[in-house]
Amino acid sequence: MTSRQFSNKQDMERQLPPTAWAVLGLLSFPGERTGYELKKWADASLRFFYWSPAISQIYAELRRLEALGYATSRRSGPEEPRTKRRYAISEAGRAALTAWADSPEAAGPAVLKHPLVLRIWLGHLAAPARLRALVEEHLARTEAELGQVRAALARAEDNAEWAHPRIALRWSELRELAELELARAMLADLDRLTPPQGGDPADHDGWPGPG
Amino acid sequence: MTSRQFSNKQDMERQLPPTAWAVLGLLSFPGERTGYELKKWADASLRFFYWSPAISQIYAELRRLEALGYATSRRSGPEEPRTKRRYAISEAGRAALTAWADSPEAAGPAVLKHPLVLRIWLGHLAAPARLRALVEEHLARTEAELGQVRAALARAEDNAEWAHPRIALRWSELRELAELELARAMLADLDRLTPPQGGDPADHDGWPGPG
DNA sequence: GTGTACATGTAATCCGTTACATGATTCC
DNA sequence: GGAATCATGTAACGGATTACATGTACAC
Repeated sequence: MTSRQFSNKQDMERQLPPTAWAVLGLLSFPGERTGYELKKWADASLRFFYWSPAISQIYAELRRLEALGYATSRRSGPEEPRTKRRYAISEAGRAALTAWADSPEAAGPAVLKHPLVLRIWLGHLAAPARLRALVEEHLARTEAELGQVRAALARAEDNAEWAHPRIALRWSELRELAELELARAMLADLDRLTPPQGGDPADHDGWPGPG
Repeated sequence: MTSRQFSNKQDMERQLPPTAWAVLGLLSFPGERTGYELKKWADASLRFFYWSPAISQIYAELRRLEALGYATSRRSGPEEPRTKRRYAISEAGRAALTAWADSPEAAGPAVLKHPLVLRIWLGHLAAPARLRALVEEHLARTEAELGQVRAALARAEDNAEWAHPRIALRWSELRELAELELARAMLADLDRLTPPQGGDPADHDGWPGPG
């Protein structure tokens, strides 16, 4: 059982990856949850400021957390394989999570991997119209994400228990807004470099060529 | 040689990870470079909008690129182990990179992992003064990064060859500025939640307690 | 002659994903 | 009874890091 990837308890305790704390954090809010529910919640909210692990990893983290005594699980009904398993944080888990959350160590630097900007950075190899189209797609996606953040914010109940998650979501909302601004400014920079030919900016590839 | 992690050429060509394109992209600008130089360059500029791979990974990517025929290398002087090796992009490499950069596929969604916001999200477990201190540290780090972006921008020569990297850096500059705004807004949200006690906001931990 | 930056590389290990397998529950 | 969604899990693999090993060049 417990898959051989975690050799022993001492090794695990040394320092858990942020993902483990994030999953334990999900569990720290009231209620018992299944891995599946945790994944949906991460998709709907955690991912806007941190990241949403693959479902298989959530299950792996839950097993690790349980092996460490930081979480407990129980099956609803018969103890059979592949039946629903609900997890809850344990006292030890809450203590460990609190120690982590309240530790004086600075939060690490944010990691940003922005494939769009990577493509723009190599823009000398692409057609200007292509670059503009990529930015437009990014604008559309960002607007959709903004809608999702606002939906999450609307769902977050207005009581003290959820005050901090609301601040994180509010930060995410402002971030999506800033992302839109950034993309628009980049579009303007691109236009300044190679002014778009007359006509609908999306319906042609006309362009002098790279050589 | 070429370490067993890359089994054969077909496997590799299927689709290179973005990191490989980023390294090849570094090579696409004029000049021959060593892995070490690439790492410094990535630290000084790529990392602000994408990410800076570990030096050992840069060497691994360079070996893969060479195995694919996308890059060539030569040793300056004697062909001995651990002497300087300079890489250059090949014609095939430039063609492959161009095909990637100019492809109609949308750039993937940006990945953001923001440990600070993760800690704030779990703020119900920490002392308010702790959270404020975390945000202050983030502000200081962000200001330092802004300076580094501006330094990179100042170094980027003002000629057509570097126009797109300049746009990427300009985007990064605006992003750092937005990051400062976001952090300040979060600080205001935190203050609204638990108004800071009188006195210098940095010199006490006084706080009613979690229970 | 010592420390620092330059420079390359290997080994071990972990993080995380995709693909796959399996089965329960719900709704039409 | 069939489809969609809920739900859990394994296997294989690749991406990426850290720690370590090794050596050169140069400034003080």
